[in-house]
Amino acid sequence: MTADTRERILRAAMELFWEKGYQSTSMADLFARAGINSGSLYHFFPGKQDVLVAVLTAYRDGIGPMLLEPAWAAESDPIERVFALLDRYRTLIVQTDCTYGCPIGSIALELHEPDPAVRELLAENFKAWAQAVERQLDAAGGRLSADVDRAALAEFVLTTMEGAVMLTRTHRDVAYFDRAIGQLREYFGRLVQPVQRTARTRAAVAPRPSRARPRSRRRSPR
Amino acid sequence: MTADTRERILRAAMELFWEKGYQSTSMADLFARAGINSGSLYHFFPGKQDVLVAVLTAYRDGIGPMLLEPAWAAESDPIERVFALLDRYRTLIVQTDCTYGCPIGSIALELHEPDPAVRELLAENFKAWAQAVERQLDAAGGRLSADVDRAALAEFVLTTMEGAVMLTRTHRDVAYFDRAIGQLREYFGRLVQPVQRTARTRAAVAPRPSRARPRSRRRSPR
DNA sequence: CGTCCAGTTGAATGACCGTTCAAGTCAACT
DNA sequence: AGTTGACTTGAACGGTCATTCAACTGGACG
Repeated sequence: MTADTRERILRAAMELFWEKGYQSTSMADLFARAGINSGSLYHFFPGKQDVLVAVLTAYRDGIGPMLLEPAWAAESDPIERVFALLDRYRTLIVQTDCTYGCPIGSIALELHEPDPAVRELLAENFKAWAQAVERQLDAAGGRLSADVDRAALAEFVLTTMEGAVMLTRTHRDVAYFDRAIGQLREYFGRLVQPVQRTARTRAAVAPRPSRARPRSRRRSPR
Repeated sequence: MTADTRERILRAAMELFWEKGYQSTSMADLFARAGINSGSLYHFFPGKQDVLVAVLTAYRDGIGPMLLEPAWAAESDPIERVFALLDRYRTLIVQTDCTYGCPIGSIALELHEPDPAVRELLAENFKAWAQAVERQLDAAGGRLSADVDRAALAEFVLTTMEGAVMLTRTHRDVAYFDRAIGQLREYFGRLVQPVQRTARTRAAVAPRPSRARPRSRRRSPR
C-alpha cells in the first residue's frame, strides 16, 4: 500500500530470483509475491527480461551502501575488511541453510546466451565487487609486497568466493566455504613480506582462527 | 543406426545440457538431437530428470578415462599435471568462444532445489575431481611442505576453476581464467619449501610463463 | 461537473512444456 | 506359421508459460 508498485515488483523479483533463480521464477510467482495483477507489472516493465535488467541494475547500485559499507563498518584493517565481506556471505549462506548463494553468480551461470544488456550488467556487478576489494588491497599499502598485482588478487577473491558458494550449495555444507576461505587466508598470509618476515608482521596478517570454524576436514558436524 | 538408442539419447543430452543448460533444454530438443520420437525416450527413461541422472552418472564414471588420463598423459610431474588439467578446461572454453563452461558447475547452480539423487551425483562429481587432484598432490610428496592440507588444497583448485569459469563466461574473455590460474600458480609457488628455498626448488615449481597469456591486466586483446 | 489519464483488474490467448498411449514394426523363439 | 515382447511411431493431452487487452478506478485539473 505505502510502497510504490514498481518498487514492490523489484523487491519481489530480487527475492524470487535469489530463491529460485530467474528461469524458475514464473510471472505468476512475481504477481503473487508483489501482490499485484499481471497488467500492473506490464505497465511498468515491457517483459520479464526487463525486470531482470532492473534487478541487476539495483544490485549494482546497491553494492556499496547495502553490502560493502555494512561489511566494513566493524573493521578498519583493509585486509580484514576483505575477509569481513566474505564472512557476510558466509552468514547469508548459513541463514538460508546452504541453499541460496550469490544471486549474481547464480544468474550468470543460469543464462547461457544472455541478452547483451543482461550480460553487461552481470559483468558490471562483478567488476564493482572486485574493484571495491582492490581498493582495500591498495589501502593495505606496503603490507602487501610491491610485486603483488592488486587487481588480479582482488579478482581472485571474487573467483574464490563464487567457487566456494557453488561447492557449498551443492554439498549443503558450509565447511566447503570455510575451507576455501581458509586457503585464501593462507595465500594472503604468504603474500606479505615474502623475503624477510619478522614475527611481528607475520602475526599481523597470518590466518587467524575465526569463530566456530569446524576442525574436521571433509565433513562439518551439521 | 549403428548406435544404441539409449546411448544416442545420452550423448544428445550431454551435449544439450552443456550447451543450453538443463532447464532450457526441452524434451523436443532432445528428440530432435537424438533423432528419435518421444516414445522411444520414454521407453528408456521415466522422465526428463532421469535423463539428467544418467548424464551425471556418465560424467562421474567418465572423469577418469575421458578427462584426467588424457590430461595427464603428456605430463609426469604431479603438480604440472594439475595445471595441465586446468589447461584442458581452458582449451574447451576457448573452443566454445567462452560461452560454455563446466557442465557440472552450470547444473549445480541452475538447480536451486534439486532432487536428492541429482544433488548427490553433483557432489560425487565434484568429489571425484578433487580427489583426483589430491592424489597428484600426494604424489608431489615432499615438494609440498608437510603442513599443507592436501585435501583442502585440492578442493581449492576446484573452487578456483569453477569460479574462474564463471567469470570467464560472464565476461566472454579468457583473460579472467588466465588470471585466476595465474594466482593459483602463485599460491602453489609459495607453498613449496616455505622456510628454506634454494634456487633449484624455486625454479622447479615457481609460476612459469605458459603460452600466450596476455600481458594486459583487465582486457584481453580479443 | 466533465475530462483525462496513470494505474489497475483479471480473464483470455496462443505457444510450448513434459508426458501419455494406442497402434505399429520387426527380429527371435516355439 | 504363430506368438511374443522389446522397441518405435507420432498424434494428442492437460498444464503452465509469458503476454495481451478491453474494461474499470480514482485522483488531478480546468
